[in-house]
Amino acid sequence: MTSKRTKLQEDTHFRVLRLLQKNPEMSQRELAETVGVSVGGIHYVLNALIDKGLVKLGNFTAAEDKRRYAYVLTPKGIAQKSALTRAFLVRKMEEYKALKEEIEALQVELDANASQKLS
Amino acid sequence: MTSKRTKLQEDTHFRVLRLLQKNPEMSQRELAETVGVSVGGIHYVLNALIDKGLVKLGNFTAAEDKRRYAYVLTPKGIAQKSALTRAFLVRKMEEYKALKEEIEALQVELDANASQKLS
DNA sequence: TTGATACCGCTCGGGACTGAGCGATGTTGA
DNA sequence: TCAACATCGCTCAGTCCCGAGCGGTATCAA
Repeated sequence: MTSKRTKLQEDTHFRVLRLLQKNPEMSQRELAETVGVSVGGIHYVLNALIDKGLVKLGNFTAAEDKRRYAYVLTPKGIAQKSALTRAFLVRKMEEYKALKEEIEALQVELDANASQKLS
Repeated sequence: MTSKRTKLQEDTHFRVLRLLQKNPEMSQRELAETVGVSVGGIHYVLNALIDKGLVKLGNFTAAEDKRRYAYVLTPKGIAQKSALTRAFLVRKMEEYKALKEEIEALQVELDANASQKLS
């Protein structure tokens, strides 16, 4: 089994890929906010994505904010994103189930504790 | 708002505290397996917990495995665990909701994509 | 008794990520 | 026009944690 760390990273990569496919003009700060990692972290994964050839920096045509980039998915990036989708969904559904069980166990425990204090 | 990192850490601390309260004789490997972090990671959080005075190393009375420790919650540890319970539950329920929404969005997207390919 | 095997706590190099903040560019109001 | 402020991509020291593996201890078959 691949490590927990690797999976978390895969999740983040997938989310960034998904977001950028919809809107390549998102800023690093917007991406960070949406996927739930730090700005530095987004920069870090963006670098990894560019390094792997999944994303490339696009230029704005004219009269644009010189500070900004567009982060455009390459064909390879699009393929990778599609390939990751199923695995991501399966994983999330497992997490969903585990989370549900943990919440229920905790609620039972809290109830038991409360009634114990009452008696 | 406290950082994502801090919260994850708080979750792990809570889970370890909870587990040890039920069974102080769990080994680091068992804890790691149950909580879902690495062995080195458990050692790391155990150190943090001991450092904060929430857990102390208990000795086995007699005729015990010399390799092992018991990780016993101090009164402070018990208090801390109780204090963390509510926040943990609330957080998990939020995560549950977010996860549900993300899964649904992804499923809709997959369906749309499938029917698009058929047409 | 002695090897093989399994599990113990613990260590450590290094990768992933944070959070504060830099210099540059864009925007706004006096 | 120009200071004040917002936001851009990017950097970096520091933290968290992984994963492989160490030496020691227990268990058991030969």
